[in-house]
Amino acid sequence: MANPRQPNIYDVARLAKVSHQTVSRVLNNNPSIRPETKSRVLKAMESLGYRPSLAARALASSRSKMLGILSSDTDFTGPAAMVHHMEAAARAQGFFVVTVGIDANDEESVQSGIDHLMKLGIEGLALVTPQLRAVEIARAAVSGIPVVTLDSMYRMDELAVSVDNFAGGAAATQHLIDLGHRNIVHISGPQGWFESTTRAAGYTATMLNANLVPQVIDGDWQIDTGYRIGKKLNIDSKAVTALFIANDRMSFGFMHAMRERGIEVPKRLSIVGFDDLEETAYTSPPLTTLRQDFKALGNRAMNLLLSEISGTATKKLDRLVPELILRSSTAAPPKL
Amino acid sequence: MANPRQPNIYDVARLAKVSHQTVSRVLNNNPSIRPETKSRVLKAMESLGYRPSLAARALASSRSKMLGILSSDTDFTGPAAMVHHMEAAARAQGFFVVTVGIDANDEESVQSGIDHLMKLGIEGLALVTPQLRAVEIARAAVSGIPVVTLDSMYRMDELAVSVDNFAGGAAATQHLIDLGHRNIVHISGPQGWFESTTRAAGYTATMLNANLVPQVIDGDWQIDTGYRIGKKLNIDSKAVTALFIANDRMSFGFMHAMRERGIEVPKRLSIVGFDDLEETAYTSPPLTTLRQDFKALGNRAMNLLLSEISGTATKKLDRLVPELILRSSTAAPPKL
DNA sequence: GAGCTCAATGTGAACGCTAACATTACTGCT
DNA sequence: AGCAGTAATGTTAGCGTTCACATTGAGCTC
Repeated sequence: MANPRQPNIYDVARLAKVSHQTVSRVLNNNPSIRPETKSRVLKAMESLGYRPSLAARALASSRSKMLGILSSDTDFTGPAAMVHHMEAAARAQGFFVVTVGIDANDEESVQSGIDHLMKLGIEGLALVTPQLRAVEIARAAVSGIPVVTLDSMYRMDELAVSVDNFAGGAAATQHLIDLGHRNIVHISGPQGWFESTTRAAGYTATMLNANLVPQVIDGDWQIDTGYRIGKKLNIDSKAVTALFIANDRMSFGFMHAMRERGIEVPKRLSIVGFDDLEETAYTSPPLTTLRQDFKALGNRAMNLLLSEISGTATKKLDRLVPELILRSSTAAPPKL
Repeated sequence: MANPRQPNIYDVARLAKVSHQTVSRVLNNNPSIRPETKSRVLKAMESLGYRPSLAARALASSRSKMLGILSSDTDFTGPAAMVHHMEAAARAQGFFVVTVGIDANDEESVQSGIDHLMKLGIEGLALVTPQLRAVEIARAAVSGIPVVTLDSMYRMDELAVSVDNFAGGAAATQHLIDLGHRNIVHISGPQGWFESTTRAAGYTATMLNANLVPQVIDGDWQIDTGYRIGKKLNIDSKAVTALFIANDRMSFGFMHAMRERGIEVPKRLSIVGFDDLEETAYTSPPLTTLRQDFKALGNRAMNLLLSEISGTATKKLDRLVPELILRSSTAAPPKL
């Protein structure tokens, strides 16, 4: 059979006995089209198996219907879930999402990821890169389109969605204080991450507020780091009876070290994590932690971005409060 | 200042004193262009800050440089890692990847995901949907472009990359047999998944080969299911001394149940998982498991797809053998 | 019933590129 | 010197839309 060229609006127009522009209007839901005409056009499209060409539309209208996501650490559950839900929210509004995974510690990588997306002519960009430096580079490299930041720094004039990490850090710490702990250590995330510094700030503020002395050990989110810190930490009930660890994965490593050293959690030591990964309910013992709602984060970020693109935006910032999930890794401190 | 319209090839051509077609040739690395001319054109592009329009190129050449990934369970580490590495491999060759997350159990969702991608004019598609049914629907809905399947069924005439799950299941089982176990139970993945049936087949074949009786309990990958099975399983050393559990997450849940019941692993019961998630090395006890190399899977799948698109494909199938990682959840069976 | 308005539809150009073919200017060969 | 052959570049048309503006015709006003 002859090469079945994809039908275009002219083919549809001919069949429906209207002009190509009328077809275009139907395509774009232009209100000034008679219902009867519209249905005739739709029928013609149907019978030809017509599919609009996104490329042509993008060229003519200079609106690509493309959005970009720049994401580091895409393999982790949290970012992956956010990206996933952002995509779904975008698709529901007819947008396409191109996700680019980068190494946020490598400026070159950030820059080339952005370049790649800009070539595409994206209409909006979401940054799932909690490293402050990466966000800076990305914001600088992009111009002319709205950018939303997830879980990273924000200024009042930029779109951003995040968990209220300060409130989370404070809640974790207050919970331990309420149980009677006085010597509470915090294992933080890596420097240069918004989430690290904000959680640590919530911890510190709460400690000081209770006239207690904050003690922070630098971590880096890695499970192995939690383990190593756990192996060498001086556990003396005068020195420390409880820890607030900045994420669940470090907590897994830390608790594994405690098991190896025969230190009982929570009898001897209480632990609070952060994230509420699925595995967190099944550790030994199940971990008390702060739950982040990644689905809500992703949805809200995307809606913020889309409303900015369409010019209907009403606000710039959105913050979600994490929820304290009580399990069995926390208890009153051991008697002296 | 006047609206700084994006420069196009004509602007570049004028500045470089050549025709627009020469500019186009430079853009496409056409060999028949004099080096001197080429560098003059490149300089002009540079000084104008020229960026080629992908939409225009796609329209004129009907090659979109777009690839689609249809992915279910995007939140899990394995699929997320595969998608991530596929994207990187595609980008290295100048392609853009649009990932669509779907609910693979909902035909409607699969279909609409495919439709979304087809609108885009993708040049190739990757299916990260291990549910056999979803793969079927997707393959049927797509025509005219190459499709690669990851970790799912394959026929000899279709592109597919997967872990050799049969070999993995066999290795896990043989390891337990070698330790002296006779009563080995398998907890499988859900029905309708390629990985489930193939791992179970490897287990069954190995058991029969050793004149042992296979016993399979249906699972569904969920951590909670592992826990519930662990809670109610009749642990009698005559009935069972070892389990091969089809993935690590169910193993986490299962081992948690064992701890609650005071059943010692591996003294009383040996366990082998599958996946080697990062947490797997930090469970109590650390889990013996089969490692899947998601990065290699993603890379190979993408390269297979790209070579098929460019017409340089030499093979259709690629299979990777998983590696047995020995940790401390396996030991000789208890003495009778 | 002339003139006006507005709703519905039509016309031609433009978007920025590539494809196909056309032209030019060398080179080397006889 | 004349001509073929080829390397380098130019010219024109077309990809499938939307945009800006033009046209048509029905309904209303006085």
